[in-house]
Amino acid sequence: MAASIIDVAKRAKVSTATVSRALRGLPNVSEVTRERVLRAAEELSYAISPHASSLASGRTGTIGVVLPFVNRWFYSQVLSGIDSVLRANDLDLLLYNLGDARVHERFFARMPLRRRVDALIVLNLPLSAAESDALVSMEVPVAVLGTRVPGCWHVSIDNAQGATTAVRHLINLGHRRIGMITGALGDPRGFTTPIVREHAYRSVLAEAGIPYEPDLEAPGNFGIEEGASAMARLLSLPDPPTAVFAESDLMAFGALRTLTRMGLRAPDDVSVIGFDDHETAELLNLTTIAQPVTHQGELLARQILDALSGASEEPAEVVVPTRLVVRGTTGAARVAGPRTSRDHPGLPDRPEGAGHPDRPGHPGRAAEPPAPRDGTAYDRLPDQHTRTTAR
Amino acid sequence: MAASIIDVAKRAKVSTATVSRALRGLPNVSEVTRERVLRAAEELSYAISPHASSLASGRTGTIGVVLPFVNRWFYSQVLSGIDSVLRANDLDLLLYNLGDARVHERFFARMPLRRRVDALIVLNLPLSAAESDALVSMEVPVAVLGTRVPGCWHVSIDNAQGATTAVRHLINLGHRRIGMITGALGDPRGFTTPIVREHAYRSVLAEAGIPYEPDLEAPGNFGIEEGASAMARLLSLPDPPTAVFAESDLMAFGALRTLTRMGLRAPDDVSVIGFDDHETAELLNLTTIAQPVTHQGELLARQILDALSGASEEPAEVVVPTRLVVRGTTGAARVAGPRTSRDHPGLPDRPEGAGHPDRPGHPGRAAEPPAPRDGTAYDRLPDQHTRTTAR
DNA sequence: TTGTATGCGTTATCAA
DNA sequence: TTGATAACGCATACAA
Repeated sequence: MAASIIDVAKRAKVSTATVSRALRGLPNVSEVTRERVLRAAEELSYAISPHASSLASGRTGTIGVVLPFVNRWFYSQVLSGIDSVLRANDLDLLLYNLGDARVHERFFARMPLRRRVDALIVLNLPLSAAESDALVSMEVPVAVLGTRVPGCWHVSIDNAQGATTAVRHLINLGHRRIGMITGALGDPRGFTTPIVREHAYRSVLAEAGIPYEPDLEAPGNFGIEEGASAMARLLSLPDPPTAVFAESDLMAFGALRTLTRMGLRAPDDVSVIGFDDHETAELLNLTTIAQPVTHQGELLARQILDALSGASEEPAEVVVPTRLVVRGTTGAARVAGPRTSRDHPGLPDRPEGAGHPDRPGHPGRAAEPPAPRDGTAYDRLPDQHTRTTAR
Repeated sequence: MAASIIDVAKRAKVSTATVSRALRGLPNVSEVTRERVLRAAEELSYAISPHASSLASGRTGTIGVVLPFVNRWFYSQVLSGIDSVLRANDLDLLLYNLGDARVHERFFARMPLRRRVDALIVLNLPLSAAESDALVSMEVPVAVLGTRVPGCWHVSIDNAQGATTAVRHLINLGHRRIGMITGALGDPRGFTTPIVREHAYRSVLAEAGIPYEPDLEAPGNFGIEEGASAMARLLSLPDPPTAVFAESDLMAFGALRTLTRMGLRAPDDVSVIGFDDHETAELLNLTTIAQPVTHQGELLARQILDALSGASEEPAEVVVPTRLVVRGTTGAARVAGPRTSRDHPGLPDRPEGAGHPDRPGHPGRAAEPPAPRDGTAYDRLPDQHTRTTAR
């Protein structure tokens, strides 16, 4: 049997209360006593029982992370960011993968994390109103990535800006028939990201005087395979698009695969732009909208730390900027009648004229490979792009 | 304040003991009583306190997963496999990322998972002997991926076979100068995977009468960037290799990037074969040694379930097969004197003549893209490749 | 600065 | 089948 706090107390010839205080580094313990306790604990190789501790104190020292996938690049990256911050603060990470619909359902039916975690981090999960309420009713701080939930802390990118930049980039290259491979639009629950991006897509088209065509939107559900099918669908249209905006790199990868399989090439036949800047996007030379993924995880964890320490009363929300990364899969539209890319010179790729000009593109085949990107680029973006709004 | 078991007992007019039994579905409770208790719990929206429960029962209902990276494809994939079977058995997953050296050290100094988990799953972690001992001394079942640890359950691939197959594939294509981009060889601790693979590499070379050259081995540490540097180093040799075996797809990706940046192409200038069959390997047309990644996670979790249920007394070990997937980055060696690929016709790609012939390769540029692979292929491999050895 | 005593919410043992 | 009650191992208010 493992040694308990009583054994340590006996050996150090003090009370269990003193042992508890000494071991946790509380102030009101004399140095000699603390030393004695520490040594006794060491000699007995005493390990605290987290459960007894939690039961007595009410704190669990663990944070729940709820997400729809562990095995996708985006989520594992965010998870890594969360982990680094939590670990540095001696908090444990309880992982809850709700990918399976039945698991999702059961989770909200039984709330297994209730009383089990000090706080919750929820990643990009489509939640019904009732489900959001259930989370809030756990009475612990909740930080949500992607979706805005009343009463919860919040981190996200500016999806409207990112999507706008992507579509404008294509328009500036002279494209007029622009398809979009969307995420799960059909989901009636509150995962707003795809909706916001799709709305931006339509707005930019309208802004450029391009009529909207429902057929040019193909759902892809964020996966490689689904992206591939979506591209196949777009290419089978009577008048297929000359450029496609996929709202995730994974779907863009699938789209590129379809192109290859059909003997087509990007950007010669179809331009493709993704979203995320996945770790292999550079290898595939994919033009994309980059977002700071790990950083968002860190921010979420920091929000939780703030909430737990009582540093800030009200839940805050942070919006981090995206960035256009021009690589080799987008290029000038081929001749398509009298219009050229010069017809829309007035549209900047970014919504606002920020102080970080987009890097020059490599239309068509880039003569030289793109230079390696500086991983710290985000940090140097002007402040107005990282706005923190207390609510 | 949340309702406790006492509240439920009062409302159902029974003792707390009966509530406990009824809620856990134990047999010795009459149906009417159980109904009454269930309803009372429902009405109070009672949620059990996991900590109190653990404290009283000694079981925690959670499994610790210790790994060196969460954000790499391989580990997130394994994690996904673990999660699926754990979740199906109502076990929680406590994630411990020991990527940082300081975190690793602290972990073994303080053993924070002691008394906190019912079992442990350790993924591909370089462990010193003392560290392995520390894990075993936690007195809970431990399942280890990759490294064999006495007293622990064990899942791995046949690394010797996989590496042998890779190198033979290159030799069969006529290559004689074959480089290897290795993982962390310098690590003095017990992560044997890279060592086994490197040994296989040398053996196959010897077997083919090719002299060993230390310079042809470049360490890459399993990452894209390191793989890129390693390839650069190999190419800067006075007599660079015509083919390279990277022991992870990520390193192979980096190698391909270096080739592209230097204006070279695979397989025209250098053949490249990877290891893992990463999700984007197909997109990059990378020839590789596939291993069933998620499946290994599932196996680890099942071993833990077995151990916990007492189904099998002794720790078992499972070895799962690898599979050569020929794509477009490996091709016939260019003329190199009098030798041709026919000089070594007798070497099968696989060590043993199993019943699953390798698919035909596409030397040089494949005219048509490779057909999609069937994800279930592993299951159809002959049994002798999945051997379970009780120890 | 230290000790005493109580509570935390269950499970499990024993008796009824 | 059910109930009373003693662990489980620690934190903390209060007293000294």
